Amino acid sequence: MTDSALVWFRRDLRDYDHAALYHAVKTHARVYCAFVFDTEILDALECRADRRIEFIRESVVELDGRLRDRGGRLIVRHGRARIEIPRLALELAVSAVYANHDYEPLAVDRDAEVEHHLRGAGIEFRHFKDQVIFERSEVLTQGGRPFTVFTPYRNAWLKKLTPFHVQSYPVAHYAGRLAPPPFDTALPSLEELGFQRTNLGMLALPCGMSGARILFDDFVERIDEYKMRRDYPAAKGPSYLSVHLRFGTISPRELVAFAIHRGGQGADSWLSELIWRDFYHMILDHFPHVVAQSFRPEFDALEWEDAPDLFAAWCDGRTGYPLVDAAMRQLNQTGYMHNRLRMVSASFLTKDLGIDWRLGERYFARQLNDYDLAANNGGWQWAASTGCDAQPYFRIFNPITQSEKFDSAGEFIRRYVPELAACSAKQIHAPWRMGGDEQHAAGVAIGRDYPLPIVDHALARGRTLERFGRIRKL
DNA sequence: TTTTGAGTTGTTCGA
DNA sequence: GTCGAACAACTCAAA
Repeated sequence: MTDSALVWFRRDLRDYDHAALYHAVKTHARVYCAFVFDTEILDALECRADRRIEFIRESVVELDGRLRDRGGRLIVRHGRARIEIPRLALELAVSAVYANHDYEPLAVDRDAEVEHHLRGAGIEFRHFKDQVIFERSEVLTQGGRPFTVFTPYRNAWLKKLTPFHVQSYPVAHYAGRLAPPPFDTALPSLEELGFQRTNLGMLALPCGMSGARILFDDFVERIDEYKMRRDYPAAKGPSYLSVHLRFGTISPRELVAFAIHRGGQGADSWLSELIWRDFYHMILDHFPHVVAQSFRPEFDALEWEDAPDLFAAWCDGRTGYPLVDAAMRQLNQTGYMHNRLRMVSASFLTKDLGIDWRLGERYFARQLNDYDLAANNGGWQWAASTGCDAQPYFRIFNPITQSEKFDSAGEFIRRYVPELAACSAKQIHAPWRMGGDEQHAAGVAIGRDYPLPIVDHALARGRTLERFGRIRKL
């Protein structure tokens, strides 16, 4: 065991409970670590001020520090990963490259090419399950097919789970194995990567493994209230760990193990959310067509509206529906949107404005710090009724009812739509219903200081039922 | 093969 | 205001 290996970090920016790193140090005498700021991904980003690049960079800095503490270093490259990784592997004369599975179609294609290059040079490419508990075909129906409905999938997932599946990969083997590269390596600055600073530092979003730890420790104190609070955007209900799960700065096994061990309604409800994560990754893996098309092909025939002005109003948070606007402004200002509001705003775009879910999905992909293709796509198709939902005809949200139910005091709305701050809790959900005197008292003129609703919900609902009715008769 | 129960997060209507 | 049923009406997964 004198040979060396390279561990390629991607969406797993941590130095503990890491499948690829564990297997590498167990097998090889010398282990190098690398991360590539992939220009294929970076160049496709529309905005040069992107919170995620900053988040990744901060997390990479911390990861490098932790690896140094263990005798290693993180080699950071800026270029095309397809080229950089095989090149680095040759330069370091390793016998194998280790990485964790990535299920996104572009990543699958990239990894296949990297593997091909490496094989040609006599270098092995070994990859492991890491970011989910069960992947690919590990959880199947009795008929041997992938589940397409969540609840039976969840039941089968829970039935299959053993302590073994959430066991942490130990770090004991690291000792003396991690090695710095035999050349100088420096971390590119944000500017060198071609990006500008964002407001990330101003947001309460701690980065890296240490940031994940802070959020997790805080959530542990609140988890018993999770089920109760999770639907109310003004409350501190969620774990806020999505971005850390996205970039692997926390271990999914650790979270699942904790939820199981903790038990109770809060932890069970949160565990379900973690199972949704596995579910949508499995769906993407088995049905990659969902990236560009409806999960159910018959819904590709839906005739969506071409309405760029309405779409722009939705993006900017000026639809005239306060909860929708508050949600979109939260997204634009912070890169985060509460889960309940993701459903409300997605339902509004697809069912009230009749706009193709793909446009909304793309906008979320641009804005969300925790953007994950599998989960975002699954969520949008669910909201648009084109996806894995057993009861799609039930899903037309009433933006006013949702507002009254989940932000009854208007607390969340006031936070992001200050124009309406002085409206009463009763009127804030549909401010256009205020009379002239009431508007005057609230210090807002609807139609001037805050927009009138851009569509009538009742009419839009009718149009949506017709839109879906048309394809049913085909 | 046929049957049966159930389906993340809803809305509306009428008593 | 509250409650239950109906709703636009179907598919999945297991028995």
